Amino acid sequence: MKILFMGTPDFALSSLAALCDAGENVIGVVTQPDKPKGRGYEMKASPVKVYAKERGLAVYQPTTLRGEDFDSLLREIDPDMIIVVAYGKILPENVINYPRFGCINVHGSLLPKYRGAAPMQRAIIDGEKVTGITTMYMDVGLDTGDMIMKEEVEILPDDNFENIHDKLAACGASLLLKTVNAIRDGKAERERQDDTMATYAAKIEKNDCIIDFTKSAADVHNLIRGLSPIPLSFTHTPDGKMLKVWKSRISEEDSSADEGTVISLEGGITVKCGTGAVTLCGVLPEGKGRMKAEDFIRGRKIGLGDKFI
RNA sequence: CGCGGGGUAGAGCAGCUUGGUAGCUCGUCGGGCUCAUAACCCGGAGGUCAUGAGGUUCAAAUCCCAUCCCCGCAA
Repeated sequence: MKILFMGTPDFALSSLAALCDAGENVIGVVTQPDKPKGRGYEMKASPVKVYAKERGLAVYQPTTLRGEDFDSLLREIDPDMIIVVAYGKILPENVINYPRFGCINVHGSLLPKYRGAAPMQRAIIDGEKVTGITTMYMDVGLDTGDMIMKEEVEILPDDNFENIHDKLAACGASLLLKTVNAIRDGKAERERQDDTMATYAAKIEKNDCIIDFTKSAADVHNLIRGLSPIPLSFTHTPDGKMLKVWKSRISEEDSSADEGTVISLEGGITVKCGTGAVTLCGVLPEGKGRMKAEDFIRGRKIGLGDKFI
């Protein structure tokens, strides 16, 4: 069975590597074009491309999937199945309908919940205890296709985006292999999504990263861990500088101070929230690298009674 | 040439504008106090102030020049 793989970031890489290691016939890899990234705008290839090159796989980086070019490429390589994992582009109908065994997608949530671009982050931010992986047959909608397999992954109280991402990437890879096998054997199930239960996990915008200390300590902590280590949530110190936070915990302490006020500097920066308080344990000052909160305090950048804004 | 911050003791920082004995909060080592301690007191070690036999100067961490490295933002 000839498989065309489409994906871009690390999350997709896990699945691609699993397919290759399992000896599946990956005849090509489609990934996003190299883009100028990072400091100095240097061109950077996607993780999937780097791996595919090492592995000697054919790499395609079309700017668009619509139109003659990709259409003829599709006919030329003639895949029996297309597997899409975090590719970053919407597939047009003609592509979805091309392969005999369909277009399979690996999605980082238990559909129909958290359809969309940032399911893992949103699940953590919402304080979910469980998330998971769903494999599905793609259709023209956004993560609305018929589901094939699911597997749950627990979200522990202190898991952050990085942990969950890694767990789900591994889970996604193994579930993908099972799914592919089931399809090949003609044993794959096909379950419609209940649209009335659907929720949408929108892409994380900068506004989503602002810490709102009027919320409960749990909400603040969930936001911080859901966005750590990237892109990181942030607040502002009294001098107006941005302070990102990469690690926190819910504090036992409390106070009647205003929300956002520093009420303790023992073992971190403890900040009063709408309900309860949160201790910031790891921060990243503007223009600096990440550091422990204790070190930030030693540098005398924050004092008791200061208020984050 | 996208924008910006920075390289001073093991960590985080100050000092640089207005050149002239290298400082703060910790850590560390030794001693003391204490039933005891991450607390407190006393004492010590530890720095080529990124690099350049560079420039200016009587004198450079500080001003000028060049290079290397680290980081944040934005995409």
